[in-house]
Amino acid sequence: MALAHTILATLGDKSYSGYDLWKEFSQTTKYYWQASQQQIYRELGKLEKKGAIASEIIHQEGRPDKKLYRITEKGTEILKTWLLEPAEPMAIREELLVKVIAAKLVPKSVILQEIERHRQIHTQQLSVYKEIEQENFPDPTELSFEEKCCYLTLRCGIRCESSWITWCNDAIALLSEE
Amino acid sequence: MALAHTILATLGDKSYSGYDLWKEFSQTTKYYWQASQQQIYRELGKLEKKGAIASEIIHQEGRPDKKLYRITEKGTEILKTWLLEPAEPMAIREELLVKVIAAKLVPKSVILQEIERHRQIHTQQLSVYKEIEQENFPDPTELSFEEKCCYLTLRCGIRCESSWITWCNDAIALLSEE
DNA sequence: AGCTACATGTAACGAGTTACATGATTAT
DNA sequence: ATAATCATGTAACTCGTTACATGTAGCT
Repeated sequence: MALAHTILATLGDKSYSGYDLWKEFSQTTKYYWQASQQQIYRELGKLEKKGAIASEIIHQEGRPDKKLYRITEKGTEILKTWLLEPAEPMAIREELLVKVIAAKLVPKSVILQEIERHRQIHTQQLSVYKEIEQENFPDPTELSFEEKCCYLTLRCGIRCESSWITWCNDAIALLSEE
Repeated sequence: MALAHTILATLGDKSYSGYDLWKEFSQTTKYYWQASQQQIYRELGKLEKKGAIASEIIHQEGRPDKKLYRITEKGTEILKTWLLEPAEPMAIREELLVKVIAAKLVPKSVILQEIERHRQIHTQQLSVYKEIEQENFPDPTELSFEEKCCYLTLRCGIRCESSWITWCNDAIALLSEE
């Protein structure tokens, strides 16, 4: 149910169209909650139906009309109630590890190259995050409470990528032996 | 599609009933691929229908009959083909971070307590993993290729939990300031 | 008498993915 | 010309969760 809550949290700051939300999710929100354009549109429909958000059609010149969504009081209440409930750590489902478990069926080089590919992907992502960190959060102690919260989600992304890079390095070293 | 492949990989070593597979998933496989009993039974049905696995009914005394599944040649081919395809890193969807983003709506103590709860959960899980590591993998360099692969999934679990604990500590420190 | 383990499923629903569908404007 | 961006959706399908359904054996 957390996609609905992620959208409500995002709409707490300002109004978004479905398209704007999707861009926001593609850039920033994906560090902690990935969603496709189709999922976002569907969820917006459901949220509007139950009165958690309201929309207004904005006519634009030279561009298609857009539906601007804002959170309602009811939506804010739904979000607050959810915040008070405990959340469990999310389920882990990592394809690369399934491949590692089945690795003996293919030549060793296949799995080593796949791990190397992942190492590169995570290294690339880490450098993107570190750039964002330097640009937007040069001094974490100077941040407001809200900014600190935002910074923490980025820090989680950084930790996660760093952890993967270390694992890939260890894995390549261990499997390359002998 | 990776649940099917995880089941095929597990059946590569020996035969399992649906119930046995579920126990295996609950104990070991959950480090890298979480699945419920219902999902496993459904997937077994699908895999048998397409000929990737075959079953045999075992009559037992004093216990219900069970269906023992084994992987077929076709199933092994499906698994090999999948191993040769590249896999992308999995999507991140972490409720705790959504709560952090929306934290300003509730008293600060709510989010601090929630992070503390997660810190405890991850600390507990880490100690379970470390015990398994000491018991089953005291000397990683002495392991066979297959055992190394198995060990690497455990290492990933250990890294992941450690990384979360560090993040929780940092988050509590940063949000407690002032 | 009640709980846990063994053993297999069906049904309904919610969430995530992929493909299809439309159409204008702006940049190369 | 054609690709990218803006903008919103429907439809079909697969995957994940929750509830329901049934029944035996062994332990406390």
